[in-house]
Order: sequence, then structure tokens, then C-alpha cells
Amino acid sequence: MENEQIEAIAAMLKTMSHPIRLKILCLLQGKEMTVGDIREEVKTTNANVSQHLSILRNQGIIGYRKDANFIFNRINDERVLELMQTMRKLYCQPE
Amino acid sequence: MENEQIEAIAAMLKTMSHPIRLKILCLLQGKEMTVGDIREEVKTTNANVSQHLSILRNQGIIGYRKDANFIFNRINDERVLELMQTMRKLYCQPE
DNA sequence: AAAGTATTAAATGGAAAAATTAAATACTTA
DNA sequence: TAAGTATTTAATTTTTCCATTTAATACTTT
Repeated sequence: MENEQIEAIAAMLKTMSHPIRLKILCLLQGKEMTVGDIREEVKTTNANVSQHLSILRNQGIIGYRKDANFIFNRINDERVLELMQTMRKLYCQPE
Repeated sequence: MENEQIEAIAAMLKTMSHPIRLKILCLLQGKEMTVGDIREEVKTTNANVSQHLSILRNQGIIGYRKDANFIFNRINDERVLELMQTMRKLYCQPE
């Protein structure tokens, strides 16, 4: 791995490494969710969810779609999905 | 993923998400290295390398072996190796 | 034992990240 | 247009992280 790539990957891991953000990524697997939807699953405020979403957006991991006064968030980066699959396999499998 | 697992994985990602620590993990793939060895590859001080190594050790990612006044560090957690392989495939492949 | 090398530990200061609160924007509906 | 809902922005405070410096420990060699 080149140094530049190490920096980029480290930044991406840092973005994923907050419990709330990682949980958001888990929740967004397979579906779109609004701030309000997410807020019901994660014990915090709307503003806090919104802040975490914007960090994920700035990293390019998630995207969104606007409809009325809702914003539907979705995972944008397929690689993150594959990475999470690997993590689930390694850290959540019984064996 | 359960909440508890999310917390644990987030902690592990956080440990890996510092450029120096991620570089150390790259360097340790396949070989043992001392603080001095690592310090030659990473532009920082011995004390700083030592601190990062202790963070990696506390997370259980690396282990060590003592010989004379050298400490040889090695990767302890096979899962981290597989995770890094996946990251290399996803983020460092030309295609 | 003294001097030298490798590493760690402890303390400091500064920078970055996080949660909280309050105010602003955007859209909808009554 | 006024009131209501969803989300974001901005400001503030608290917390956590990181690099640096200095001192301590452990071991070797002379």
C-alpha cells in the first residue's frame, strides 16, 4: 500500500469508527432512511444524527434523495458494504 | 449486528484508523519489527511509535516478543490481516 | 559498576472531535 | 399566509486524541 492510499483508507476508517455512524451504516444496508427513522433506532437527537450523516456524506459513503420535507439517505459506496460484510463474517460469526 | 458488536467493531476500527497505526499494521504483515525498525519507515519519534504500538497492543491487535533490549512486534489478530486484505482489494486495485 | 542502547511511562499543551442547545431553512398543509 | 414538520447550521462546551518533551526502566557491553 502506498502512503497516499494509507492516508485515504485511514480517513475512511475514521469516518466509520464512531459507534453511531457504524450503526447508521448497518441500518442503511438494503434500505433508505430519513433522519427521523434513524433517530428512532439510535438513542440521540435529530441534530446529532444529522451531523453524523453529514460526516458520512462528506466522505462520500452515503448519498441522499429529497422528497417533500424528508431526506432519504442511502449507502453510495459499494465498497463499504463489502467491507462491512467481511467484518460481520470475521467478528460476528459463531465459529 | 448487535449493538454490543457494533461498539466492539467501532473500537477496533478506531484503533486502525490512525495513519501511523495503519502503516504499522501494513509493515508488520509477514514480519516482526522493533520500535527502531518501524521508526525508520515512519517519519516520527521512537516515543511516538511506542505509544501507537501500545494502543494496538491494548486492542489485542499486536503482540510482542522480548529479546535482549529489543522488542519484536507482530500481528496477533488474524482477522485484522484479512480485513486489510479486503481493503487492499477494494481501495488499491487498478480496476 | 558505569556508560550506552532500546523502549516505555508520565506530564504537558494544543488540536480535533463530539454532544448539546438554539436558531435558521425548506417544505407542507391548514 | 400562518402554523407545523423535517432537517440543517451555527455556537458553545466538554471530551478525547495526539505529538512532544522529559524522565524512568531494562538490558548490554565495556
